Amino acid sequence: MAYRETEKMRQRKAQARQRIVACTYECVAKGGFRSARITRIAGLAGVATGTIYRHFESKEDLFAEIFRTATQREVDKVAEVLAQPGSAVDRLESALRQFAERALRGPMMAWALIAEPVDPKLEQERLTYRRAYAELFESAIRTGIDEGCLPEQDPRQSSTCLVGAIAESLVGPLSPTGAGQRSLTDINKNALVDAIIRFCMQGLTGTRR
Amino acid sequence: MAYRETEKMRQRKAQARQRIVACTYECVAKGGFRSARITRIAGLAGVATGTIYRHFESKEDLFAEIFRTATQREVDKVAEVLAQPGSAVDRLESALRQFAERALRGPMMAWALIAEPVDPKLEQERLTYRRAYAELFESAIRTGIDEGCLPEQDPRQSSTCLVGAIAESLVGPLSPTGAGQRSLTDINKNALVDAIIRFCMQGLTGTRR
DNA sequence: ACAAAGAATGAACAATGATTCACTGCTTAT
DNA sequence: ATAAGCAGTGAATCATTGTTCATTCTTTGT
Repeated sequence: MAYRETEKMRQRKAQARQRIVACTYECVAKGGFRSARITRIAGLAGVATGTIYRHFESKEDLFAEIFRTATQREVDKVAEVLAQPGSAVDRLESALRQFAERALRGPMMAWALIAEPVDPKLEQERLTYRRAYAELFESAIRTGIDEGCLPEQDPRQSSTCLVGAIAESLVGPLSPTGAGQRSLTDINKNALVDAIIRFCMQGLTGTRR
Repeated sequence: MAYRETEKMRQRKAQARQRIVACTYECVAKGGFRSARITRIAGLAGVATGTIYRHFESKEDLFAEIFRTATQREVDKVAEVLAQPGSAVDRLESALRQFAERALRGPMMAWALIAEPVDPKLEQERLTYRRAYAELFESAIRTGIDEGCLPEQDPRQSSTCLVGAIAESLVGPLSPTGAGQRSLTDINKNALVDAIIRFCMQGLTGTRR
């Protein structure tokens, strides 16, 4: 024998991989998946295009990983808020707010994750993650019903509606603004988030606020 | 002179165009936009691929026309229901029901229009039509507020939530089912539609039902 | 019948990027 | 120092479809 993978090499490879991931993330956060060409990513990461294929089966695979990582981060944030103490209604409201506010804070990435036209395989990931959000909400809704602070309803269905309502409401504001268009002011953002939440909470509680 | 376009020719051309449109529609209704290749469409319509380009600038243009036609049909149906006599609340409920039921009746086309991954230009059309639905709802909501049967709210925002909630709820059920998966029974469809409507109407009215 | 003007044809072409792979050059163990 | 084995390279290749356009076929008016 002559060459065997050593810890040092393993780390160096891991680093390269990490750099590729980070640069892809950066590309996507700046211009969406469309703008993240393999050549561009390779350039940013300081590796050859071929090297990317030593770390990922295909571009789809790389993108899927970025998509999962980025979305999981958001899902976790929502889960975190839902895990706080308090009534289910309050927790749901905070979670929705968290979702919307974070999206508006990183609009291009949020747009890429929520609404950018992507290839079918990524779209599949997107569906998976929309389900993930819905399931978080669903479980909180169940708790709310048990606690008696939410009326009887189909929690699965209600949670899906929440995800849809919030996503749809964000699509417009998140869409990459053409040159010259200015984005929302903080005041408008707050009004938007409040209106979304109002509708969603009414939908859940059947109670005016 | 020797040749001049005559009525007969004009009609023949119009017929060819119509045939192309119809075949594209058929393709999309059967397998989504993805499956509608120019060669396939030309084959079905009994013309050469080049002929399609005598009637349409580009594939995008052809698709855009199909998209608009198909969606406009749905928008009109919703508008029709909203134009019936009755309270705004009742009319909105009927309109939502109409939207969902029609989608479930032609699932593949509905999926193509609502959720299939498409090129950016078509996605643009999609946004336009989502706005069209939202505007119909918006105006009904305004009426409802004036009539006093809906509480004060941001009609624009509420209408967007309606569109999002209903679209999201349909994505799952409409998604092309892999081999072996059976689709919803009529009973399930009804339950689905009822649950969607319940959430939406509560969101609008803030009143339990 | 003939020529002019269009319409139709479909094989060849173009464009876009992802992916490959023969080669170069490090790392490692002896 | 040496050789085996792997990581890195990036120009060339591939693959997929939409689009073009030189050519052929039809229609029309004289």
